[in-house]
Amino acid sequence: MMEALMIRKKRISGEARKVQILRSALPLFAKGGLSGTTTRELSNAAGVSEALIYKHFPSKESLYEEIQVFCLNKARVNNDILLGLDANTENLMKCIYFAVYTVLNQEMVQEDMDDSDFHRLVVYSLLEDGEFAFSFLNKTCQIWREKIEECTIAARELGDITISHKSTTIFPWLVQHLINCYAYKQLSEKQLVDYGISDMMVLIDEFSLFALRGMGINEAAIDRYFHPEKLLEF
Amino acid sequence: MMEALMIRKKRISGEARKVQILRSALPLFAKGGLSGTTTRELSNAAGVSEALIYKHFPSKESLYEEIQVFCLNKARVNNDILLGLDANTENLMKCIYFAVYTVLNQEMVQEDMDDSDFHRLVVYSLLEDGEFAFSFLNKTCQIWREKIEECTIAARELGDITISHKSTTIFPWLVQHLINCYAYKQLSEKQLVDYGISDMMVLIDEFSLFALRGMGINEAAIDRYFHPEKLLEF
DNA sequence: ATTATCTATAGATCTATAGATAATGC
DNA sequence: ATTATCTATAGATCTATAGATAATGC
Repeated sequence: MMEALMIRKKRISGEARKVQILRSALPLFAKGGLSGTTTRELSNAAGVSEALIYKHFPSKESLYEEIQVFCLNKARVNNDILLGLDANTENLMKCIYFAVYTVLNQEMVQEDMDDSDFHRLVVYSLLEDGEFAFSFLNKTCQIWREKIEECTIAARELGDITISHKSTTIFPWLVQHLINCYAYKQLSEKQLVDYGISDMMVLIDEFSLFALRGMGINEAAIDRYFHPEKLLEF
Repeated sequence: MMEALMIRKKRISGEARKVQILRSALPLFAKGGLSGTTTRELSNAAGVSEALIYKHFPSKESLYEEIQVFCLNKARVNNDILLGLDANTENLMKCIYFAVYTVLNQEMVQEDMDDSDFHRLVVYSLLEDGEFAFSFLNKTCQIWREKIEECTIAARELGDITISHKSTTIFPWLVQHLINCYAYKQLSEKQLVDYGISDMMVLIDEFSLFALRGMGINEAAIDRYFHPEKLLEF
């Protein structure tokens, strides 16, 4: 009955507490943005006093900014896998299919962190100065984009793309637009889009095929290489 | 010298004042969202006291909501033009080219209103409950989407699309994703994307061609109908 | 002794309202 | 008389800090 009074504050090291505050603040800022999150909410979520937060961060805004840095460091990147891929048509399909699959399937990139929190922070950044969005998109996608461009050029040399292109740089961006916009439209509770396709694997295929055809890949090449079950093997 | 003291308050009718408050509040909410905009900022922008705002709106939030309704009513829709189009391949291209052109070219849809304010309010809505985003996207795009679907089916019957589709509903959404994501990435000052194409008309062509090819339009049909200078004639 | 943590609170700001005042229209 | 508008302010909340207290590690 008197237990509540007997609970003593749990002390952990400064560094551990700082990380814990960052972790618990992340979903709050992801939900409400900088102005939509109060220091009281932050302290409640962390289970500490508001004062303690200010021992670790000079201001609410600096905590917000440190969370962005934290996210940049946490964002898992599959650059190693990508860099090992030869430039050819099948690997172009792998790059695109994998990206579509990862985002549409809402695969938890981090054990402990909802992927949509990353997206929400990026979208808030788009409404602010865009610096975090820029860093995040480059960190997570630049190698991917370069590989797609490389593979696109290779695909043309292989005869799998016969149309002319004004620029190959544009394609990875267009594919990213497709995928990102899917993610952004999933951020609210409201179901905004009805694609008319209920099977997620079919939807992933359709996104991927749209992207590949958009880039000018021949139907012959699609028949030859577009085998979803193989495209996730790396 | 004493002029400031002699300035008397300008009275206008209640309804006119209400609309003026809505108009002046819109860019503020577009910039900062609900929580990032204060009643003081709203009253300063409108040139009235904070109290007057509360004569017209019971709360800051209700003003925010009325702005969303205001935007729904203001959003110009080209449904009349669209409804008059026959279902065929060339009109499919017109629908897509026009949508790409309008957004990428940042054409002022409203004389007095920056288009990006609409986009910002939609994006804020995506981070909230999505209700406004849903209403806005449906109001401005539903007829367009239906026409694209209609034209896609016609294009297949005309032999301009030969590949098989799991669903035609998905395509207008994918095209919209492309276009919207372009707009969203333009919201901040930061230049987030470099498409490698400096000429805006070329960029519009490339977006459109990507979309058309993604839908499975044959190269023959593209050669036949994709003439940008004609695609904007309605 | 040092470090982590809290309580208490200052000072600013924010939302909203009460009540006064002045312009308008009959 | 009615309507539009303002000034002044209440009351809540928010950010941030000062200073006290308790746990830890030497």
